[in-house]
Amino acid sequence: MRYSLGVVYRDSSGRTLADYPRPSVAVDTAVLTVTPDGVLAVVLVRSGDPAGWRVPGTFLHPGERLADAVRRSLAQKAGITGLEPAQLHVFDAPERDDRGWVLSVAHLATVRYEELRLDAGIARLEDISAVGELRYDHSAIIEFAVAELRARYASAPDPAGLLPEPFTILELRRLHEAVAGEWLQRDTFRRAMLPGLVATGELQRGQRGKPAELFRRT
Amino acid sequence: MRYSLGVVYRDSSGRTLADYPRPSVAVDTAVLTVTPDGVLAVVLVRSGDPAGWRVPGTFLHPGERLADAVRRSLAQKAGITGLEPAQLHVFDAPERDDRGWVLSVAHLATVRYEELRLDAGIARLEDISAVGELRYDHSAIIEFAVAELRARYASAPDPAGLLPEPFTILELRRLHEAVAGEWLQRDTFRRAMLPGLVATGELQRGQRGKPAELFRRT
DNA sequence: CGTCTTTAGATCGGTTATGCGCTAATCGAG
DNA sequence: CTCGATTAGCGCATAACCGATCTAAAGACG
Repeated sequence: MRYSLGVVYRDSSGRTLADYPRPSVAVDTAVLTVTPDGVLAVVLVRSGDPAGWRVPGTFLHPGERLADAVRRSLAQKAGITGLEPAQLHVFDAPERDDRGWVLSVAHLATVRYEELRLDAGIARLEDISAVGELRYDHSAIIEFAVAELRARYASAPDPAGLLPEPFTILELRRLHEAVAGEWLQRDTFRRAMLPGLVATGELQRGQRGKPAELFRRT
Repeated sequence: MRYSLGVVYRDSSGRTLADYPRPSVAVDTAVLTVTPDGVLAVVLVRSGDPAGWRVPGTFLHPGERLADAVRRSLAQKAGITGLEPAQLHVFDAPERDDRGWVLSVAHLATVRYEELRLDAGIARLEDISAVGELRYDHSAIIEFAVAELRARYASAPDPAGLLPEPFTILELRRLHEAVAGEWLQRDTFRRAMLPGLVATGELQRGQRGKPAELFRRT
């Protein structure tokens, strides 16, 4: 940190930045995953002060990057590490948080279901289509996150890496259907995804029907 | 404003929000327009302290919405009103601003060339492809803004309303070419835009060639 | 006043994309 | 072991799309 190393910055009124009121800045993250039964779900944590559920979040610490604040909050509250959160939107309504003037930078993070380590007492997984109204703007955050994830999954095979490699095109399609929340045409999907896949040459055995080829993402 | 009306919020350490350091929050806006000669251009204003050029911005005032801060800064520095700014990204590198810990929320705003009232001494219009390196993250802000505007113009006719209605499809295509920065196929463009247009039944006269029908956006 | 140039808008033929169906390949049950 | 169920992957017919061409309608010019 090298704030005010030499001259302190003063504006046209001769005041420094510290003379102006500043908002608290929080990060709130919709952590999305797809469950083994093919449901797009979001991580909710128990909200302290007014009892209820919310998406995990924290206040930004001095000198901290937003993405690092997201990682810190998720490591603490949901035992998740190694994420690459993406910014979605800044919620800025002055009255949105009754604790004071708080801006919230909404984020999206994705995690494999198998890597989730949720403490059942303080966190749970909720089906995206069953989330009720949450406090603050947390319902809106989830909507932003789902829209962003769906946009990413529309044209590329599993961009978030939710599926362990190698996988069959059927497994990939089941995942994309869970994300999209709707049935996807078999051939159209195959043709759209093939350019982004590399065949391993291996076949999946032990399933019913003709063995499917195994692929990796390019 | 109703901060700390009754009970002051305290966290698990018994501290209030005010006990934690908070960042300054700024808004910076890439104001884009298309000049009469068909060039996509951005508004730059003179930077005070370290002399140079930057995109207009300001610090967020207490209780103010981000969009209102954008409007305030643009009304002051470029005489522009009636905008609907869109959030792009939060720039959060702790060292990005040597005046202190400053987060910047980048915005995009669009304005008709005829409505611009730039004070030549402090503001100028710069061709998007001729913008050099700017201080802070302002080059990145412009890149975000151009990408966002191009995405919006890819599928809908003049979503930002840069063209006065009614207009011909040729005028619309010239505008879209300026935004996209590349030549657009005549028939493909016409077919892509027609669903978003309504014919007025009027024809444009006084030009060479077969008179073109005049359209409005739906 | 007639011809040339310019531009709009419709039409047409070829290409690409889409969805259905067929066949191959495997598992499981009788 | 055989037959039926299931699933992968390819082929084919159709539909949608795209770009070039053609015609119409106006101004420019001699």
